[in-house]
Amino acid sequence: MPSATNPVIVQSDRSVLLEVHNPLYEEARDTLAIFAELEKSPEYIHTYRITPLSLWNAASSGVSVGEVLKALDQYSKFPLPDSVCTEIQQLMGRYGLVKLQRDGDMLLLTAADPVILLEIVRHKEVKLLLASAEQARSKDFSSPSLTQVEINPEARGQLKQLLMKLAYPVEDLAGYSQGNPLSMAWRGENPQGEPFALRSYQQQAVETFHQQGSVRGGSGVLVLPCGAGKTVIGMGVMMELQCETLILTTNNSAVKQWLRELRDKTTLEASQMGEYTGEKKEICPVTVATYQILTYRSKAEGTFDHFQLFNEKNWGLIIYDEVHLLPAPVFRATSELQAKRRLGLTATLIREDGKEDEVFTLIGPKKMDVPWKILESQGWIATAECTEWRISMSKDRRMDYALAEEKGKFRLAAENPRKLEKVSELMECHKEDLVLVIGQYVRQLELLARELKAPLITGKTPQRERERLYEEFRSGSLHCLVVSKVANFAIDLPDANVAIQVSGTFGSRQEEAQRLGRILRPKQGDSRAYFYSLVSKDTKEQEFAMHRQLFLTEQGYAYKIMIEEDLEP
DNA sequence: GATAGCGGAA
DNA sequence: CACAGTCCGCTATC
Repeated sequence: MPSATNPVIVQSDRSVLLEVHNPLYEEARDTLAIFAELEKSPEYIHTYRITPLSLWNAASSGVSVGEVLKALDQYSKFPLPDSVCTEIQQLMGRYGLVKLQRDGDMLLLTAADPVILLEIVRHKEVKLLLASAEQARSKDFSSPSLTQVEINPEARGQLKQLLMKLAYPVEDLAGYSQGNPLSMAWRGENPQGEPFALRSYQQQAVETFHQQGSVRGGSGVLVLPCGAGKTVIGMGVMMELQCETLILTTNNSAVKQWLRELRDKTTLEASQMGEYTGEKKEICPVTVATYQILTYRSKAEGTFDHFQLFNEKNWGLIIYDEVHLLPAPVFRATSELQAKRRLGLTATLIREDGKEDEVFTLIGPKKMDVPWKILESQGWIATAECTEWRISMSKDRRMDYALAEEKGKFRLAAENPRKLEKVSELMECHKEDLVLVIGQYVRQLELLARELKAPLITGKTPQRERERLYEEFRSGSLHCLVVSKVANFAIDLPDANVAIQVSGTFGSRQEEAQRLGRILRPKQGDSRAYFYSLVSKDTKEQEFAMHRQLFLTEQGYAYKIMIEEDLEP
């Protein structure tokens, strides 16, 4: 029931305001995260927005309209605006109004309400996707009782995309091809020879993906924090399906990592697993490839030479690792592969290019979203303390900043030399810890590394050198590493428990989450991690920093804001 | 036959 | 917004 002491205000434009300093804040935040997206998170009032996609995501993971309305009502100060209730009902009600089903070889688009089907089928672009042109011209389309039409099976993905645009998110129940069978099992892991055991949430993820037999389950996206063991979940799904599998990842070290894990944890033999990369072009019952090789175009022809990998074998499952990074050309391939089971894995289903709805459509609906704080409370990831330090700039720099062109301002603020003093200070506080200093501009990092007398790793650092430094860091003989954006990709970067971010990509929530993830693997004893973000006070960088933090704020991480005293007022 | 180094791409 | 990193495939080198 609405009450003045509640923390939430729901406005008629579908924005939702949440009071941070309210005793019910945390409860309300965790509830809102299920069906709304955090837009702004300044000190006192956070702004969420209820969007069609956020509602459909909730609907597809089984949340009902009633539950959403009840939650809003429960935390709201005032009675909900009627218009918002109506809109939520309307929008969520649209999920699954149309379904894709199979009848023998036929792919059918069905709707309980003939009027809806009529509206859809009359659409110019939809007409092109119908099974036959003849059908498209047929008078049946004005029939008041039409509840199904036959669709060209090839167009399954395209149709889903189109229907999403028309705000009819379709529920795809057309099922999947089984793929070639491949038998595999977990390998005995411990000395007692007991089989490898999934953690409870991992087991739950596998089951959720697989839910309700073969029709409803079988494709979708699982969202899990960094360090939650996504490869293990992928393997868990493979165990369920027992079929030939294609795994797509972002880079070569991830390819190696998958193969290593498969070797260690499953009974698959070496000859059954292979990599398809720039180095080797193996095609095996389980093949691990990079996205880049798929998007490679020959210079002369401009053709995608490696797309045929999708058809090389009768894959029963395709795993998209870090699915939020799925490149646009692979979208197209994926839209043609709707008959294959697809598993997307990611820590943040956020793309700064706004194409997350395409991931949602073409890979599958979000099946599960494990909140970071839940894993923290279960001890799978470390407790982190996040601090944003706002650093002033020198008088001269402030002058430069004021005079700089709009696009140069960000860099000027980011490279504020005064950040160095703060980094040194923080290092003093963390003498016993393993510290990563992470930044985006190599010049700035070179300067920092020199002053801190710490080694620097950038993209130019040879692989050998990197491994040597990683090893020293791991053994503890080295306690500070300065790293550039390599930290965003390198999965072999050792764990630390302190990260100091001195600059980052404009407003990337993804990157912020990744960087926090670097320090969340629990250590022995006191499992605390510290994340510091250094930004120049009263600059564009400060605004971007706020945007970067949104995803983690949504996950319940509270940034403590510290403001450095002005040295020259 | 392996591998290091380079340019272009997304 | 642009910077940085990565990958692929090619060529040179032993």
